[in-house]
Amino acid sequence: MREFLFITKALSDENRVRALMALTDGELCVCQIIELLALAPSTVSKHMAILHQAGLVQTRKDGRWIYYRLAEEPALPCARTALAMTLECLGKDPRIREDAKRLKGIRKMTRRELCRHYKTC
Amino acid sequence: MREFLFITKALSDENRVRALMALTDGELCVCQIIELLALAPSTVSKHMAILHQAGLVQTRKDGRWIYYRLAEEPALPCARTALAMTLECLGKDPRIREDAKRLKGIRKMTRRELCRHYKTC
DNA sequence: CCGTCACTTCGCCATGTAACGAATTATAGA
DNA sequence: TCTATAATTCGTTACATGGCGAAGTGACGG
Repeated sequence: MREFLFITKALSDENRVRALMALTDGELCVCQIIELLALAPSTVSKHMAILHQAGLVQTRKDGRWIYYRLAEEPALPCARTALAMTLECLGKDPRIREDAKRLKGIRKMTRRELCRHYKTC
Repeated sequence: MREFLFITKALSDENRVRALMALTDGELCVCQIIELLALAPSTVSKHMAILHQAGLVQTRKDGRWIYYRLAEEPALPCARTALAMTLECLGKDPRIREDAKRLKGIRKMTRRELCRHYKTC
């Protein structure tokens, strides 16, 4: 029950769902997600921590950068089902499609460009 | 997205999830759910309205009594998936099992006994 | 080392939500 | 018609959550 509620709570915020869906095309570093969602770094960090706690995403550290990706072989069987449901329900969502489009541009930006960008805006 | 968030928000509260799972063995009237959850009628009513708005449950009116049941052939395709996920994740949950046990007794009580009971407690 | 930088944690504020009791609605029965 | 009752709606209160900026952490580059 506890794990189930972690997952449903994690999925009950639009920005977290957008961040999660953004990972379907591959891992992203925090600064890319910040750029996508246009939120403060601290806010995005908190959202990602909640997704991580729910077992929906995993992290990889590369120097100063932290990359998030969808949890493959999730620890909780429930997390796998929840991910599948989210994909199924939101694959065609206009907002998610728009994010996917913008992400193509964001992925082309260098990490340095990104981080400089969100600090000046 | 809107519909997806209605569903995940509806499933992100323990009492709502318990109420939903209680319906897997068949419809229940509000007073039976009140007895199960041991919450005020107004609170339970609100919870059931949220589940209804999410498309997870349907209602049937019989005189003064209103019965809730799981949504069969849910309007939203997403609701079907969410119900399946909930069933799968929580079928063996101790709390849900305990509720199912108590429900057997509650189903045997007459509606009059129930309503008298929750008003005096 | 020392500064810079990517990210997280902390502290705060505004808003949202779950809980209750009281008032309201609608139906059955006297 | 009038009362009792099953459920909902309304109003209020306490707590949870999302947002931000400031401070802290850890890693690279001078």
